[in-house]
Amino acid sequence: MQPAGPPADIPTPPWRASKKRPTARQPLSAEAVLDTALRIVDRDGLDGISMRRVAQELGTGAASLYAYFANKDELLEQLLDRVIGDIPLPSAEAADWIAEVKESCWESRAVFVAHRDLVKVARANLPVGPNSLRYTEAMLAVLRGAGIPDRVAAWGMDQLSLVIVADAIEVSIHISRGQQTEADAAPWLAEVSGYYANLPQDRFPNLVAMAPVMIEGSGDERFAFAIDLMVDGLARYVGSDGPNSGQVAA
Amino acid sequence: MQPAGPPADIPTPPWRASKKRPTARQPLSAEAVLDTALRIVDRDGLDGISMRRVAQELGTGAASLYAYFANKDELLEQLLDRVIGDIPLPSAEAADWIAEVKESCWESRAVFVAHRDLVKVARANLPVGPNSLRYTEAMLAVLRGAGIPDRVAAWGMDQLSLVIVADAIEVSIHISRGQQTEADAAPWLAEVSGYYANLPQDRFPNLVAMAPVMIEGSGDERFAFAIDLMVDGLARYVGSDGPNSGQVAA
DNA sequence: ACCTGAACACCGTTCAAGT
DNA sequence: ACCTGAACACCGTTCAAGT
Repeated sequence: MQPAGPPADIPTPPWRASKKRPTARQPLSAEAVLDTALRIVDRDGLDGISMRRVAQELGTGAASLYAYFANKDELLEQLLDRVIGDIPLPSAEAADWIAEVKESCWESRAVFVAHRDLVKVARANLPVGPNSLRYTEAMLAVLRGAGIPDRVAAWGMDQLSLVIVADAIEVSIHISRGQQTEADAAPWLAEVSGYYANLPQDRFPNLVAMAPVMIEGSGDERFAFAIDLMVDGLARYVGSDGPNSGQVAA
Repeated sequence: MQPAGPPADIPTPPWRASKKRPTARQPLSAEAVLDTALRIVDRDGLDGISMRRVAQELGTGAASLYAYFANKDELLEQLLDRVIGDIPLPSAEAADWIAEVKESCWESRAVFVAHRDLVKVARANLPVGPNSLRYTEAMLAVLRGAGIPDRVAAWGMDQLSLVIVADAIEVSIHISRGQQTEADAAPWLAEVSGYYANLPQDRFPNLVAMAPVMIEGSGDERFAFAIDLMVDGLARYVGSDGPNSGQVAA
């Protein structure tokens, strides 16, 4: 009697293989859903992700996802927190706390940029996800350890993440515009600069004069400028007793 | 013989009036489309706007809008520029340029917040719309007039608008969450603070200790902190020769 | 008890067919 | 030449009906 299926050494016929999903069917779980969602975001960006598409790649229907996530927003929020888990934690033991904070800003930006425009879902300022909490704790340890007043530490962290997220979004927009490298972006920037240069001189004297400067500087240089501005500003609060009481040295 | 329509002093029957659109049908134009779109955004927010809905309120089909706008994104971009036209231009003749710049930041925020979450569509940093150009020109005049180097002026404006937009988005999120006033937001904030306070003390010593501070400060206080940090930071570049060459006084 | 197919109420955009 | 109804290819979310 023949066995029901073909022996193991005979290749599965292609029309049979094509019906199988590439990965063995794992039982559905929040973890598995996030894995799949992240794969889609990395491949197609935020516009490419939908509840239906995630479900399809898991071999089920969109409705099944609602057992694990209240809605699409919650799924994306948890996905972002997962990615935040890839950011190395800054150390409060670092010799130079200013360098440590700046370094962490660069690392955060790198992690966000590595996942297309997922960072666009970053919204509210108060961290809630487990990885966001861990990161916040570590950064607060550095800032408080440096002698920055609590209120300045809290508000300053807020501003720092705001700048990082905004910058990462901008980079991700350039990337999805097909401008992976600085060189790719050059033609578009030159066009904008030319547009400024040809504005009516009498009504736009400053824009005309600054046409070349407006597009100057790589993304990295601009990010460095912003981070330095912020962190150096925060450093001036060391040992003071807060943002509104003790006047910061002028 | 009776005239075809009723005399002017007899009210139009309700079933006839109800068939009329509330406003007289104006021929379609980019202007008219933007008027309608802004009305919808102000009423229902960004989630409430769609090409179909805008068209419907204009008494036509969605396809007709594509004669004036390449797509929805372009429509929203022009809509934002229109709103930016409501921001008063800062004056380069002001006695205290620092106060003038800060004042303009507050005015910008107010205009954005007045239109729900429309500000969410603000993206790229280089201004292109006519009103964005006018505003940029005026702000550059102030910064250059104050003696800030061109490159710092360009990058600084960038950062300033980034902070304003991010803050306005946050305020708009609070508002759409039904927290119009600071008092409305209080219960939610207290909940988050309580969550921080109950985190495991050994792994989150700083968050636990700072639980009350994390939610401290009104939106206005936090915005003031951010703007002061930025503008005061920029002021330190007055008379220097740029961000990366002449070292800023420490 | 858990899962899901099918339905509901929408989308942005295109284009053939009308005036 | 201009405009638009209808179609295309999607959405997020719900829920009745199945196992």
